[in-house]
Amino acid sequence: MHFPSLDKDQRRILQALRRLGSLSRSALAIELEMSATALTRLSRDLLSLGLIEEVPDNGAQGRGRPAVPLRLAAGGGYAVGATAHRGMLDVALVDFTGTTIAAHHEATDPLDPQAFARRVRQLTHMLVDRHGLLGRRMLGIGIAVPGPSLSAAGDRWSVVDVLPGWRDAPLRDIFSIEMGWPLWIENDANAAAIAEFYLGGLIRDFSTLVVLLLGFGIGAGVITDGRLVRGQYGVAGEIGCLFPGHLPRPSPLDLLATLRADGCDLTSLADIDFADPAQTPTILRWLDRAAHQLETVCNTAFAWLDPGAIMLAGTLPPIILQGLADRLHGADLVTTVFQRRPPVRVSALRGSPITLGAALLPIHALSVDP
Amino acid sequence: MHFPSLDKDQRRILQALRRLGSLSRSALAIELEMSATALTRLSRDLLSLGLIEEVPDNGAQGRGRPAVPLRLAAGGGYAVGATAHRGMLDVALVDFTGTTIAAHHEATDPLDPQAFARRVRQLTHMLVDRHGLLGRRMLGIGIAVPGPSLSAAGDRWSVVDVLPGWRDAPLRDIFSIEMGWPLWIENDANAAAIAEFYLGGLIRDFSTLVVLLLGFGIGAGVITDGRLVRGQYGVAGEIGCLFPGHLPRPSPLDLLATLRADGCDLTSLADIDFADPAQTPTILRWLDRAAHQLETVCNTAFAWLDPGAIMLAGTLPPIILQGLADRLHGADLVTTVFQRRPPVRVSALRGSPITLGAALLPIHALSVDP
DNA sequence: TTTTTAATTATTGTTGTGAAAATAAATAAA
DNA sequence: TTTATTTATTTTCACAACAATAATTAAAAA
Repeated sequence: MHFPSLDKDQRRILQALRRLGSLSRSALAIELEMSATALTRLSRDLLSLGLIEEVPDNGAQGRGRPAVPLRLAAGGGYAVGATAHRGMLDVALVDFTGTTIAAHHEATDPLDPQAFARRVRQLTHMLVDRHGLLGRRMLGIGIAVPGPSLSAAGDRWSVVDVLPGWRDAPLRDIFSIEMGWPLWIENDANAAAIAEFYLGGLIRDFSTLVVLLLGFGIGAGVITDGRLVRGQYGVAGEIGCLFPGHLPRPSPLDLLATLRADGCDLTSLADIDFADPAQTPTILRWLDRAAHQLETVCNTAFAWLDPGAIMLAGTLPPIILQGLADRLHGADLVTTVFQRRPPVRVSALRGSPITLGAALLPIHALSVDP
Repeated sequence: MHFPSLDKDQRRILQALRRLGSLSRSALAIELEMSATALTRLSRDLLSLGLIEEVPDNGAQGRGRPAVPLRLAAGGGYAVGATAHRGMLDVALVDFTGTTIAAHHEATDPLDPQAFARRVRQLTHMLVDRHGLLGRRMLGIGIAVPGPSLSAAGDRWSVVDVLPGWRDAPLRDIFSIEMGWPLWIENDANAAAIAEFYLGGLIRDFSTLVVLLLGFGIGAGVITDGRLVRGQYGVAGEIGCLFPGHLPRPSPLDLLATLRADGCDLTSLADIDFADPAQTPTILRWLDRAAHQLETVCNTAFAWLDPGAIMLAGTLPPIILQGLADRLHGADLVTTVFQRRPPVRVSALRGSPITLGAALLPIHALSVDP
């Protein structure tokens, strides 16, 4: 059932293409310091697996036989990502290049893990059918859960308790039984980090990055040297605990609560609107306070991890995330001692980075050695 | 000149022996999920390289042919570590198991990198001669420098400016010219982390750890999944910047300054004596303040990295480090939410963890894939 | 002696490798 | 238009590394 595991050199080719877009065989051979012979053979295998393809028409390039660039093949397979929130369910399909094939969002009653898995399977079949993927290779499914794992192995998760029947449940077993596909379970912030790394273009410039996810609470995903950092017990990046318990944390729910306290009558996060004159002053005040709180988080991230970038992601409207980033740019972050602008940016992904990252987990696993 | 690079499976055997002490071939085959055939061949190669050896006499174990445990061979080679401080020079030799063969400490005038390298070469030759290592395999030299690297490649280092002519100098080139051996340059806190990992026994239980080095300033070394974390630009773990510039940092020099301000007439760190009644009250006060400052550091380390342990190391007397650890145990650290005692411990290494860690760098490089 | 467990050796087949030669497809020059 | 040149890619080939299986040897206890 599992995809035939790839050679180290084959992984290197795939990662080079993911990083650099498209390269000819000879350019790849130079880039990866391999012989042209080896590259021909490896690329032939990857071609016959359908994971890469030749770029059809490319103009003249000078003397000599023209190089045929290779690139990742969208037809190399598809992967599924799913996320459970309270009252919502997200499923996304991506192809082997990481491009979104389909995204589905629906409101549901709270689901226990079994019911969630069944619904995800249904939706997957529906989306596979609708997009004509039936003959294609299914690379696996990634599921992002809010909350840290209870073990380094990732069998059980300390899911936030808005999801009934999830906390401490043997999620791996439950999901495996319900869906026969290769399965990855990951923390939502880690999934978001994977999405930013591969889809946000960070893989081109950086090998180390931090994603701050302002979601239900506030969490972080960390990638160093192209690998997810999970920590000894799987709780690396659980930065919520850095905020004193008696003070509000700078999360979307906190903004909602702040707006309500100021008399705005909002029912959900979707009602937050920076352009609404009734909300603007409160939001501006909240931005100042939240940015100040995030300053410490960013500073400790820079000090401990030295990330190439810190990405802000989450369910807030982009303009509000940008407001946070702008304020952090103006703040006195420790990275400025190295004459670099604090590399704090806002996620530019279309679609939920959590669900997209979940869908990328099978692809990530194909590309990184264990 | 370079040691023939080892196979991935050979590295796995070495790491298993480093972690578990000694194991028979069949136990290793089970542990590493390899065939007995493969293990015979690989262990034969490692035996003939002299990197492992059979444990000579071990009592009866039951029916059947008795298993012959294998262990790392002290004779597998030796490695050199060196550190430069202001006015001091440390050199250590370790064998392939990591055991210290020799340690040398001397006071010197401030040395520029060339002079340092020359002196280290002299001392190495002297120690090699004195300990009869001439025929043995020289695995390489590791040099620990105070201060972060200026590049991920580690060619230039932003060495603290008490060392004349070091900052921004092309250290790799200078050292390579002066000493023809395989060379590793590393930040001092990272070197200390390597020493604690391999010699402090942490490798047995943990794959992720943090070492807080209270030295000239305060720095940290981070290991996740058995690899050093260097960050995008090589400055991961530079936690000095987490302390506001106008307040003292909890470093040995700060303790010295505090004692002097209280009227104790000390000339150097060596004069600090907890048992001295004139110093005790000041030291106790300093411990309370320093532990309080370190609380934040530990909390952010737990949140970002989830280390299995935080080790305190540095030039302070062990009793003072233990005082810090005791206070941190009592503090409200974020790790307690997981019902674990905060795993903050004091380094138990004999000898400078920095210099020992430097000497272990060539051995570490042999064991971890690039 | 038989049994048991550990370790090794043959044997065989697979796989990956680089070097060199061959081939392909274009441009530059005659 | 033809030929030479250049660059990219592929093929051929001889060979080393390696794994799996089965058979063999080793050293002890029963």
